[in-house]
Amino acid sequence: MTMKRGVMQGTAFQKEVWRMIADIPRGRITTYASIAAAIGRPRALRAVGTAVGKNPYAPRVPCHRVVRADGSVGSYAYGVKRKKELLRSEGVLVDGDTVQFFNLLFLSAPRA
DNA sequence: CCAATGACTAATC
DNA sequence: CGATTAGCCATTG
Repeated sequence: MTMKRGVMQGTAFQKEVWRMIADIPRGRITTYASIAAAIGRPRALRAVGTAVGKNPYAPRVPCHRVVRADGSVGSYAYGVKRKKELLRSEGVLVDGDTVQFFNLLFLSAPRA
């Protein structure tokens, strides 16, 4: 997790979200709702989405591995096309706008 | 402070 | 399957 001018950017909430994303292994995925639950704010799933969209460290902090709960790819700051390319390059099967969940879903572990 | 705004979700039609 | 709707919440102007 890099910094800018020696200071970690973002609000406390955003940093928590980005920190969770940083732990998603290559080739695996999670959902906005899972992240929300993992940080103890299960109903803030929408706010999580907006926070993910402001991730300033993409793609190093792999926010492209965060997809919708229904399996659709979702959006991406640099274009959905790019998001799919990145996922496929990591071995994630993407059929149209939908990812193949089986054996791929990475559920963020709740923090202590 | 308040209203608007999203990389969302589940339900419903 | 797609479209619509209501609910949700941190952030922004």
